[in-house]
Amino acid sequence: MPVDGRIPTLSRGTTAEEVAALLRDLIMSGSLKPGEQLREEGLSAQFDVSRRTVRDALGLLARERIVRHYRHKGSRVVLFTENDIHDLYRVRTTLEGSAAARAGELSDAQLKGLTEAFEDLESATNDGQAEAIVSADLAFHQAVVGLIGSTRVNDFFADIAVEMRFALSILESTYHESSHRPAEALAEHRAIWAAFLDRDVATASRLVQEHADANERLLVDVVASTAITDLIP
Amino acid sequence: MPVDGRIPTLSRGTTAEEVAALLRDLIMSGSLKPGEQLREEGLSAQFDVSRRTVRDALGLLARERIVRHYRHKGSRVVLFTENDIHDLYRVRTTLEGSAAARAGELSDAQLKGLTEAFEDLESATNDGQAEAIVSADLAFHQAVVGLIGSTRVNDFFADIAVEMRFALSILESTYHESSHRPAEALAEHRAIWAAFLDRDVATASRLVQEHADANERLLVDVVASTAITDLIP
DNA sequence: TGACCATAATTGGTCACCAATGTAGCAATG
DNA sequence: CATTGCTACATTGGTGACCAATTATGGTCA
Repeated sequence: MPVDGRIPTLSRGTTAEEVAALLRDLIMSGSLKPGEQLREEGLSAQFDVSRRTVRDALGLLARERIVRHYRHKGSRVVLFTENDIHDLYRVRTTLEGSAAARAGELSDAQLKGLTEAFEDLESATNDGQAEAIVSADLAFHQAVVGLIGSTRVNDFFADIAVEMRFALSILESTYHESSHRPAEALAEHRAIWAAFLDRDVATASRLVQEHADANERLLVDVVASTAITDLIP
Repeated sequence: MPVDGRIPTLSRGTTAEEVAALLRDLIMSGSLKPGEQLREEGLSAQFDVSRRTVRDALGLLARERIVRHYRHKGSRVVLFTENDIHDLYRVRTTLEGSAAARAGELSDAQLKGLTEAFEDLESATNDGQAEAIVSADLAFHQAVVGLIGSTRVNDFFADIAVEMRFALSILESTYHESSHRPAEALAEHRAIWAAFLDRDVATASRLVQEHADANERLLVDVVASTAITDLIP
């Protein structure tokens, strides 16, 4: 009987989506650790929501690949493997590479979105809030992929971005403040942005590849040393 | 009370997945027409399955974008718009273009999968079964995208392929046998296959683009003349 | 006609229940 | 001693009945 906090007629989206959002935050913040089992009964009590609704929420997170579901064994927070990191970055280089290949044919209107994303990243970096920087970073990359101009690709990459953020949140919580060098990162992003503004296909292609490779190496090192394996047969 | 046809302990996957598969077939075969409403109650009775389970199945199809869900208004079979077709083919050219760009670095093992897919398409074309040809055609393109080597991209494109098949099934049922020219199509696929075998990046890139453009034009003509709009606010 | 209101239809969500499956512990057996 | 087999338990899969929320419908009245 959900009677408390939720404002009935003001809630956007279904309750399952709200519960999913709550769980997503708990996972991102590290309150729920990778590999941890998510029992429907407990969550149902914790969120004051039916077990059935919790299951729907877990289903939503499962398609985002944030949790993994095993039949009759329940759901757990995913454990990233080295392969996952490689795969995520392969997706990113694939899509950003395609965007770069189109750099020559982009309209000013399209590039405006990229410019806004870069400026957001710039001010976030100046403010120095770690989480805001990560958000703006991912938003910039979503803007790059957005240049492809496909809603399906955008939706796909939105899910990928969530996964990447999750991977990054593990990195943060494991090696505190170890990895991100906001200043260098901003410079790299500025160079990418400039290459797109110049409609310089070759430079844009090279830079997105290099930028992705550098970040991938950082993550792989951490994941390889922490997560053992994903095998829970 | 599901007591009938399903063999209890042998059933792969959940009941919701089975119901989703059934519905998918009904939609593909044209028994359920684009825009048609799917009432949970009726389907529940029809498949001898709980309404709740039907809802899960509809949720699955909704993520495949085969049905569309409107809050408190129910689910309907999607109506493709011209934009959808453009978007689907933009996804395809994007991913196949990326695969082509890698043509130079492909291993023999990777190309083996492509060769098998082409040979399947060849024999299906010789057999002349329309549906089998469409399947093999899509499988070939999935093999091309598979050369990128990302499971996430593969999963994404698998959904895209389902959408394309749905779009093609509408084409079939509208203009009977109008569009597909199996012989020409086979020749085009052979050329693409050969370009990958030769690791000829330029030719592969050009051919996948041309092949996609040609098919896109066919579909757009039909969709533009049938589907009015998707606006059911 | 057009605004308004009662009513029906449909989905959103909960609850209590049982079935199916997996897990852990413990005994019996070789 | 390791392995098998059994039993009890925990968790998920699925159902059906139910009520709430939202939308659609149809009629009344100005």
